[in-house]
Amino acid sequence: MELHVLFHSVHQLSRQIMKCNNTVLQEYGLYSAQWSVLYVLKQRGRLTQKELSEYLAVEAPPMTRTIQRLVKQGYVRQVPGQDKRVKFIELTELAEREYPVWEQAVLEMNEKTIRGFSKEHQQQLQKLMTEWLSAMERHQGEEEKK
Amino acid sequence: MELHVLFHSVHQLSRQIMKCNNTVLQEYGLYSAQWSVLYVLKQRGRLTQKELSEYLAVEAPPMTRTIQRLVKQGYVRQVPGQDKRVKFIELTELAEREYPVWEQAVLEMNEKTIRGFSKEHQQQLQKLMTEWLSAMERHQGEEEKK
DNA sequence: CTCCTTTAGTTACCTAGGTAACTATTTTTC
DNA sequence: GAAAAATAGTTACCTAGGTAACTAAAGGAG
Repeated sequence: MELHVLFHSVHQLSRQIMKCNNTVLQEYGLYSAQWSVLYVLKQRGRLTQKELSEYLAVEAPPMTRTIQRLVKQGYVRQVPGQDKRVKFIELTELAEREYPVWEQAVLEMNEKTIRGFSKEHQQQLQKLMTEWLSAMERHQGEEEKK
Repeated sequence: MELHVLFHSVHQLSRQIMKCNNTVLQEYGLYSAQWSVLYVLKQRGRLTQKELSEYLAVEAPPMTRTIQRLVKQGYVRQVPGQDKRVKFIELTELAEREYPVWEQAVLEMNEKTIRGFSKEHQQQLQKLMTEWLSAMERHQGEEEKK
């Protein structure tokens, strides 16, 4: 089993997916990282930046940048919390209004991205990746204990 | 089936793998993109930049940058071809000498990265990803025909 | 032979994500 | 209660990869 090949396939798949997403999102002046934030906020409602970056498994600095750009575009608001360190992030009315259009476009693109790859195989793939990811996490946890 | 989740898993896996690779490579002043070039050159021998970027499925500009850095570090040489547009890339003696050490370190890290994820599942995963990638490629080909 | 098109590589500029070092607020500890 | 440690977020700087626009060399069509 050539691990190089396996790693390369994962990497390439990741880039292809992001590329597809970006081509559809650019029509609306958005990029994939921004979309993922908007998507999470729509599902979960108002979250702190910490919660957002944990949920999306991204470090704090990139999250700060993505949010700042969304603020500049008027799609997101930073609300200071009682604890003056935290900032709650929420969608603006503008974003709520535009969201359905974005979602529609993204869903269509997702359809294209996955076309020719059966539902059954999608599920198998999902299961395998989840398993691998949790194995890695388990591992990192053990490393940190030392 | 939530495609968002599937895409997110691929993306996260890709980042985790690169992170692992970088932590081991940084001891030798290398980064994952550079390593992948060195690896291909070791396997295939002298290649043009075009061939390299096609093989690694990366656009020409990032490849130019990665190679320029490797040249600066003295690990790679650009040899002009008969066709004066092309540049052949080959490992230097220095790189050939260091290669086994790098390889050893990378192999150990790969071991760690995959630990807890069975050989059988690795194969299943590889098969599924290859299938998906080729479905995407098939698609893109059709799009371009239009 | 000349002009047009294609091709290999580079440059400039963009997003995505990472680490290290920092500020400003809690929380903990003594 | 004051000093120390932890936490949320930001800033600066790095790699990885993408597109668009460019240069220079090769090929083709007339």
